[in-house]
Amino acid sequence: MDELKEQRLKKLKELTEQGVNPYGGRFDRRDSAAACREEYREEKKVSVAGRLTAIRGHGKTVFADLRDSSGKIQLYLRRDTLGEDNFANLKLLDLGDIVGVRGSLFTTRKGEISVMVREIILLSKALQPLPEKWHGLKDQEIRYRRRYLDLIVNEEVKELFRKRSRIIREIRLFLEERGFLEVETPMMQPLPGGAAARPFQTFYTALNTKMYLRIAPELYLKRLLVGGFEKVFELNRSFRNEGLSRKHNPEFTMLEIYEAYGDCRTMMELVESMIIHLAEQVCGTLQLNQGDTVVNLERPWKRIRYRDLINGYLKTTDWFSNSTAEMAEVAGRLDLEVSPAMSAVEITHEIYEKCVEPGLIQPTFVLELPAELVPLARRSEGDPGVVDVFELVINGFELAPGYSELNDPIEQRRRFQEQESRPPPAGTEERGGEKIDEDFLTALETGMPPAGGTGIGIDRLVMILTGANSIRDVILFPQLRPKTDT
RNA sequence: GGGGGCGUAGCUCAGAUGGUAGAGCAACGGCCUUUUAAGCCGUGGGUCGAAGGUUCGAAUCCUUUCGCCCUCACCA
Repeated sequence: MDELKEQRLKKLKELTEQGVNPYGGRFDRRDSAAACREEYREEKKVSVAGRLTAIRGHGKTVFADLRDSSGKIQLYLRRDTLGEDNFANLKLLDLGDIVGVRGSLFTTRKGEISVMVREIILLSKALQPLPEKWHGLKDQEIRYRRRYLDLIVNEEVKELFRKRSRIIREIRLFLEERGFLEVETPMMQPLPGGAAARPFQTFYTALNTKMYLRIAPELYLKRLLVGGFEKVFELNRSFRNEGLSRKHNPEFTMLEIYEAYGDCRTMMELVESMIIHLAEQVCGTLQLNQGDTVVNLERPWKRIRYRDLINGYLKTTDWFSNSTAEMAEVAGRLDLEVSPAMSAVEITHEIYEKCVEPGLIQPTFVLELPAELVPLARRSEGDPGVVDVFELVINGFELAPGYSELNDPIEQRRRFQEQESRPPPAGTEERGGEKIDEDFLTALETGMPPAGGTGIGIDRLVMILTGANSIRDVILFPQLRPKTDT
């Protein structure tokens, strides 16, 4: 049935009978594959370890490729240097086995730096075959479900995740250099807040209470502003119990930053310089390819009011003086689904999200959103109908909202109540995100300094910086439907 | 949840109008002492995602179902 595995098990048995442990322990490797090539010296003694990814037999000689995390090095194994028995045992090795070798470097006739192997030690016998060496692994499902195979075979995937790691490291460096403190706040919360999304629920037996996985860390970070930490950030997972898509994974990495005494503009400046810094450090360019378009991160990024975007798109100057019925009619003509229950703000936002936002390819800060949409932000001085916020849009999707944070506890309570009284959208009976967090309000009553805050979807940021077109390509183990059978 | 596409050997893929499943790589046996997608000779390998139906006959047509991809909805 499973013929390939049977054959490998047979080899494993044979090795065991010869006294070879097919799952060896420590192997002191002094050299990486890359080091063998970069620090090449004829006859240099090396010891390297890694996975066999190609074996080319030539009678009394064998060439093999050994791959470690630094790259690939060719092995050259000869019967006259290994001895007859050891050489014969090479037949018991398979593609995918992990071995350690000792030998010395030389260059072949074709100019390939190789290890003349004197000793080869099996460190781990692979019982599963590797995907095809030339075409690699393309099957999306296997690539996501068995990411290790994807990583073994597709070098560019490995490189992308290295890049992700560097991006996250650079974010920490960037913020720490500017005096921000990294903190960790609860992922399990009695009340999920800071956003409007359906939460995941769990139960904490010891306290006999329902808990939620956080949908955002916001309300806890603000408590820290109250506590006197003036510049904080948290870079970690949040969870939302919503649908999967190219842009959504139920657990995703979010960076939230708060700066006391700042506002939405200080945050805009911070976000702009940080993303540019990341692109320079990690991509080495500000021109980022996204499929067939190019995102140009060069300053200055566009800043435009929500109102002006809408008016501009609809080629009018006074969209907001329309009645709700008139708005609904225009939206209908744009092929948008509008229900009679929708308010003017909701209809307008529908137009924004479906028609305007997707067209914002170059970095754009959208300013002054309607207050109803953002319950945790401060109202604008001149216009109480809008809040002092930005929404950074790149490549047609929202990357980072930022606010001048609301620090008025009385106003905050009113906004929470307003939000609570709105009927939840159909099919979302269990939300929990709309219960009022009294403990948070008490914190605000204690006095929170004015502050600027922002949240950046790190997965989406990585998508832009790597040109990936699905969030699944930037998450090592993206959520898929669990599979019970194989 | 709606719409569309896909699912054939371990991997990458062929399989017009229905006629009883193929290639390359991988595997196995043999030859080969500087190859590198090594080469040459030979061999094995399939519940054609699953179940049901139409038919003399189904990978192919129909229905149901599972999974993945795209898209819409939900997701401030």
